[in-house]
Amino acid sequence: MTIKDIAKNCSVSVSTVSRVLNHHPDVSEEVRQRVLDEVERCAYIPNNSARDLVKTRSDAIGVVVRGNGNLFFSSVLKTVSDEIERYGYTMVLHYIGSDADEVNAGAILEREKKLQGLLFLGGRFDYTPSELSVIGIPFVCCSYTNYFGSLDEKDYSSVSIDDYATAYRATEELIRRGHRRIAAVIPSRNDRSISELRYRGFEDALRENGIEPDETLVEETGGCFEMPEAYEGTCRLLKRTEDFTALLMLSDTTAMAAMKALEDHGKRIPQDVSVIAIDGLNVSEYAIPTLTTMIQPAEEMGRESVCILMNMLKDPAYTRHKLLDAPLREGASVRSI
Amino acid sequence: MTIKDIAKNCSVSVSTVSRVLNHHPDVSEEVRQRVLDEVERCAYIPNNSARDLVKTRSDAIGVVVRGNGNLFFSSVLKTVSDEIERYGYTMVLHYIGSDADEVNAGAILEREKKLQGLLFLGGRFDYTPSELSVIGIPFVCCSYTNYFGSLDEKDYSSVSIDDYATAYRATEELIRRGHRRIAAVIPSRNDRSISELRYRGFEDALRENGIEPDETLVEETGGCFEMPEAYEGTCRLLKRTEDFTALLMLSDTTAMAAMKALEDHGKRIPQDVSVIAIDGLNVSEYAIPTLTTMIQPAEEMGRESVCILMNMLKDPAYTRHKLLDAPLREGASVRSI
DNA sequence: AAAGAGACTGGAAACGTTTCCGGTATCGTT
DNA sequence: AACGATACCGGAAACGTTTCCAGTCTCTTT
Repeated sequence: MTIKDIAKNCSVSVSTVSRVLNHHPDVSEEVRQRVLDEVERCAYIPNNSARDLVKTRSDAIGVVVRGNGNLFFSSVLKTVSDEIERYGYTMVLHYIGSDADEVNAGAILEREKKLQGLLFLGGRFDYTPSELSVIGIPFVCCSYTNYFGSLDEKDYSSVSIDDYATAYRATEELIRRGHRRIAAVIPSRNDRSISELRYRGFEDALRENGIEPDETLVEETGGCFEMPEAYEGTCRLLKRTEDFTALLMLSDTTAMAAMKALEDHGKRIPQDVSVIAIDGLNVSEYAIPTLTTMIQPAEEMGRESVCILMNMLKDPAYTRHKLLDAPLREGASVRSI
Repeated sequence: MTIKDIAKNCSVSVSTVSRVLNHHPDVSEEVRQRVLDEVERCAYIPNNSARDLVKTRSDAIGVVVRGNGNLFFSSVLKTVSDEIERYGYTMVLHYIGSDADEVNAGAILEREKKLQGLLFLGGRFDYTPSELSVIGIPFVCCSYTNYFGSLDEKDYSSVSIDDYATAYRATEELIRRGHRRIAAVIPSRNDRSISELRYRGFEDALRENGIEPDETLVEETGGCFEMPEAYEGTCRLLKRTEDFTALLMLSDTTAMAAMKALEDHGKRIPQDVSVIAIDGLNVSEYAIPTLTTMIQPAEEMGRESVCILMNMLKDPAYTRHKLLDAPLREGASVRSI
């Protein structure tokens, strides 16, 4: 069942059928209706390969996800998938390991699949413009603050919360509750990682509230936001010092691991130690105690990312760096002292 | 940069280039090498659309995921994606809502994308053979026990844990620990749902250990494995009766919600109530207390599903229904009495 | 009434592959 | 020396669309 059959059955030309299928104006209402009816009747579905072939492009947009079990990304992934479909595109998904190069992965994906656009979901994003230039199509980075660069870069778009400010506010929340000895267990940070960004917010919040950061209260872990590492890191911290009343964690899952470590060391939450985190996963609402956390608006981030990408497809000059709010969700893991 | 350019540069015909690219035997070693070098030199990538067009099929396999925030599926999705790529196929992913018809979604996907095969990830699967017949390509259902049917159905393949037996064993574990008053909060079950299947395992385990199932100890919730529903359901249960020492939950996340509800009602776990679940998510290892649960081998399920699908593609008569073990992971949420 | 504009339509090339079919060259066999 | 088999290669059709171009028909304008 091809376009030719439809054409024959309607006694019109192939071109005409193609035109009604593509909503071209130059076709009479009568013919359009006849073709549409026939298409309906035959349950005809256009051959995408043929279409892509002549257009020399596919209607696919690639999504590169750093697949290190970060639960936050699974929730934005669903929205992203839905949105992409809603716009009539198809999604081709590619998971990469935590040490892979996403820009490269994206470039390969683009060449193989003739993508229209690319969307990066999480992961480090400290590329130089020349590294970025291997991507020849519009792309947006979701969950990445280009904070150390500048928000007026015109090469690409981004959507994320303000990682620095969010960590800053989380820390201030602890300070507001009377905490002065505040610890943090953080994934190893390089220059432009999310970890670094959030850590700076933490440090600055302390300083600007008259608290000198105490590096014995900071424990770095390997990996990136993995729970076992966070658990071990918290254990090391506790071994070194117990002289803190609050703990900042940079993600919900690592926070849950940290709470576990605290419990295992006989610390009660929040009586002995208050814990605050960043992410706002559903599951942490059911943690015991309920985790106090800064909510990353997952759906909104997914929706915005795709929306911006669509704008970029329409207008090659369009570019946007969007920062979303990450409001506090009060749980029971923080108390005032 | 097309196959013609390669051909010209090597002064061979287009057919010959195509042959070396497709590993056909009828080409001399000398020519093959020359072509391969040129391909390398030009970083030539074949046009997939053209290829698909003439082959009248794409190398894509569709994955339909029931996207109701079930964390278990996100973990198998990653493996599935990796495996599909490893076999040289591309994955086209489609999330559906919790009330959608996955077979229909799969059929549409197939027609639109000219898929080679289909993989269903979770969700109800109580279709009749005639409903199944709208899918014209091989497919495998991951995480679905065709228990009420039979394991020798030849229309499709499946991979899952034995839901009935797993729930049975979980219940027996509680009984072994001395529990006799065992409650359960379960998603609403229809005839052939996973919920029904696991519930039957629960009931039979009780009976066959001389405990008459007490329906006041069973609370049904709406939705499917959602945390808020599980929380509410547990609250309703507690309101009705507190006369139980153990609670079986059918997934890890709902178990965490239930533990939360128990805590909120002043019940300590496991001192007052033991909780056991089925899933084995990473995150529940860090629940407080650590959740005792039956581990669904997510990676293995993903790997097996894709592997079986590949076999089905090679041999149209191939079909397989595989049941995997779900071993107990002892946490701290169950105690002996 | 002729001309020009505008609405609609059909023919055909083009997109980049794969694959069938036929052809040539080489080689061993008789 | 003639023959068949084998190995290798090129030509060309085919896959199902889109789109450019040219053409016809109708209508308005002069």
